[in-house]
Amino acid sequence: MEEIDRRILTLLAEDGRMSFTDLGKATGLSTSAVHQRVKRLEGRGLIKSYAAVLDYDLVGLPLTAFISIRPIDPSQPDDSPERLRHLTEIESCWSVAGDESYILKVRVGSPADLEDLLARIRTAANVSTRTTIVLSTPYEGRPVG
Amino acid sequence: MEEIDRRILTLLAEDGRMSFTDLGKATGLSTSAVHQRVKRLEGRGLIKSYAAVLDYDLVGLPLTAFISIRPIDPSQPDDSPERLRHLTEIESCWSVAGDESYILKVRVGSPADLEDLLARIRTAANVSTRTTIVLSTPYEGRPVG
DNA sequence: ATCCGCCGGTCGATCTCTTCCACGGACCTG
DNA sequence: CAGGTCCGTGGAAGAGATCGACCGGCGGAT
Repeated sequence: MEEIDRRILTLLAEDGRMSFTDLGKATGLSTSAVHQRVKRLEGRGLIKSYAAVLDYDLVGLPLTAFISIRPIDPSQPDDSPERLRHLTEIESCWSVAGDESYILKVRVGSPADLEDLLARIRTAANVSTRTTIVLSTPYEGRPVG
Repeated sequence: MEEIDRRILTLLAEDGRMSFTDLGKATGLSTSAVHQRVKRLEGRGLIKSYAAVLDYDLVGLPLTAFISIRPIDPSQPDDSPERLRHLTEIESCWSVAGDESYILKVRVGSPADLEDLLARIRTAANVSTRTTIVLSTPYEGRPVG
């Protein structure tokens, strides 16, 4: 039961476009049964969405970096995520334990773009930054679960 | 031209299951034209795959962490990514500039699981580790581009 | 200038897949 | 046992994917 749902999640995490027919063959269920299960998983929120996975080198954003930020004035309310949300170069924002308060993951086209982005981050959120450049990506976004 | 391809990529990054019909309406092209373009984008590798986006809290892996690793013996060949590939808790592995050589992003169910995973990472790759716990995720995996 | 070939588009036919509905069995409960 | 719920199956209707035939613009070669 639960076992089948987990298998469906694994299959869809690897191929988000797999048809219900194929999911049925892979799980031993009828197309309709799989359809119901997937809709239920979507409704419960276990499946948040479906996305195409892009090659950012080929798309023209070959430079990835992690930017750790910490507030310059710790007495200010910490709403950095909202202050930074409009910067589309920021792919992800995690609140973390440790010396810094957030880690951002960004994709840009060039070092110059990164320099520009850093300036915008600092002014928008009033933070200091520490940047770690990604040299290569052995693997990324593998399905866990 | 190129403009339309970029728009298609943006749309599919947000909704990887959007139908060719809808993509056509959104771009002003016929279904077939969009179909051809998407197949070409897949063939060229700009679209690497499609994936379901899961809610890892609900899936039973509520604990996310970043683990920075550095080799204990710098004279050894550095094949950490391969040595760690079999650990399915590791979602991503980036080679980075800086004090550490790689950053890993991992998903586990509990602090005990994390402790166990750290031990396996250290022995598998002969590295020392520095772990940063994720407290919350304001946003993640937003489409850039 | 004309012809030719290529690229990228539309249109239409066909086949698959999605989606919905009716139905049936297992199980629990009063 | 009757009634309800949960999950499953099967089938029908419609929507979407896929493929081939055809067309027009554009650049290069004759």
